[in-house]
Amino acid sequence: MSTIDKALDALFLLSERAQALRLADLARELGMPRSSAHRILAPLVKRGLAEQDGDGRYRAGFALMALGLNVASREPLATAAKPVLETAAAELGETFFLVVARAGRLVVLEKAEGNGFLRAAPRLGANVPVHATAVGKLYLAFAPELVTLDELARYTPATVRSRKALDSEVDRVRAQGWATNVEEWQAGLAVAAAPIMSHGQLQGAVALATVTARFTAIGSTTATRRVVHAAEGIALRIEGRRP
Amino acid sequence: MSTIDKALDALFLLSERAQALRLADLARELGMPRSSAHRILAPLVKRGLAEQDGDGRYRAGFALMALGLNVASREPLATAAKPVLETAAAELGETFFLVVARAGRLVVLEKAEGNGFLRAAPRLGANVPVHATAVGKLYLAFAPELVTLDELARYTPATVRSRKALDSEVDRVRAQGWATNVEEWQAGLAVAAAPIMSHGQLQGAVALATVTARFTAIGSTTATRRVVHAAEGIALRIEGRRP
DNA sequence: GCCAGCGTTTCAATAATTGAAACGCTGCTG
DNA sequence: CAGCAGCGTTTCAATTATTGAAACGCTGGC
Repeated sequence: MSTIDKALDALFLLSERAQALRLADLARELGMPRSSAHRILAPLVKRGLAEQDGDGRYRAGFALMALGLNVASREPLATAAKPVLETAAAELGETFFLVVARAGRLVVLEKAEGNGFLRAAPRLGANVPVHATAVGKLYLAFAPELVTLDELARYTPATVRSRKALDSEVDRVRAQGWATNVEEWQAGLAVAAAPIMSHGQLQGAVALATVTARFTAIGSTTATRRVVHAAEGIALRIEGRRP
Repeated sequence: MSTIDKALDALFLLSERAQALRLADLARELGMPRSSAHRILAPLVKRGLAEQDGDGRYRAGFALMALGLNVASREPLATAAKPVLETAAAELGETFFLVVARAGRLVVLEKAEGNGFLRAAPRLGANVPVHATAVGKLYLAFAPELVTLDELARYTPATVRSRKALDSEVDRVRAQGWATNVEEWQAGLAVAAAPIMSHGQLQGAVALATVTARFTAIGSTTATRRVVHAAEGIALRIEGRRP
């Protein structure tokens, strides 16, 4: 295990914890002496990735925010999608979000939340599973080489169980041009998703996520039509065919 | 120089560059052999802080976005300020932003941009100098122990030149309860800022930034009144005295 | 078909990491 | 108020990971 790994362990630990961590606790959690933890933190503090409060406790630093925003800002797909997602979210009052594959994994790149008291609120940058989500099925259908499909973890009773069942579902998705996911990943959560196709390639997917009860009320037809429309709108924008 | 420093050099370099970097170029810029760069990047890639595209080129990874958002989300001041800044920005059509001191430096924590074709667009997480900004003067006036004042870099002809001149300016700021900065940092940029005071402590500052010409048109009185009002509104919110 | 350049791997020489111990300090306690 | 426990920090010989030239397999251009 390299020194860098240890430093990143510390960085992620600090980022996960809401409140500041004492050096001794941090060292204990990382399984290293305080002196090592201290030396590892020094370069992180120097660059603002970690900070010390008045009592000497450590927390994640602001430079992380700047780094993260750099990543976000250079994603043309996210900037193209944002207004489209916001329009759709305002129209239906439900959460719309953009997911893309990066390094074989699906990550949430942009979102526009709905206005319900109970609503889907994905975290930007978070990963979602492949085999148990509408977006995952779209990737399996249109660009399987961009995602890695690991073992089929069972999240809910509705989660697809066998490779065979998944394959036939993916075939259906490919044929119809959109995908849904009703409580296959999380109980109570229903999602409809549509592919963003451009230059003959799958660039990402737009998803509408809501409570199953409201999803039923909206109707599968309306929901899928809305995500397909949004996905096509984004595809037009990234091709520059809309100002 | 520690290994961690080198890894962070690589990370910041990747974050700064818009497009993907080749390993050889990255190694050249960091002044190390390709093999070292490669080994340093491995743990970064493993955790998603860096990514490789299909051609093997490296770029900043999505995990950075997640880390950065963690930092942002645990800042109660930013969430409290956001709606206030947005209201103010919508009212005047100018950019309002929130700045706080962290580890002796001033960082932009939240913002709401105006709608002008030419408008201030600070980057979240970016640093601003102490001696040449309205916010810096507020900190020098109300909480000098929270900022480190290094040598007085000369940014424009209007930048304050001597410690003595700065001191008297700071005295005036302390007496009037707000600060301005007309082209002392950047040519064409004028700012008015007000302190967010809570629990007898300076928690941060609200700033209105615009082009000098429009700042003059708005009028110093209107501008300062608006930032003072916004700052007081935020102070009320963080004290829970407004729902 | 060749060459140049890429990302990656290897391995002995080297330089940084390690962690127990000690330091100065703070806050609690008998 | 003295004693103590725990904190963040610093130190330094023993250890271990880092280093970088060289070579590998590969791709794309000439």
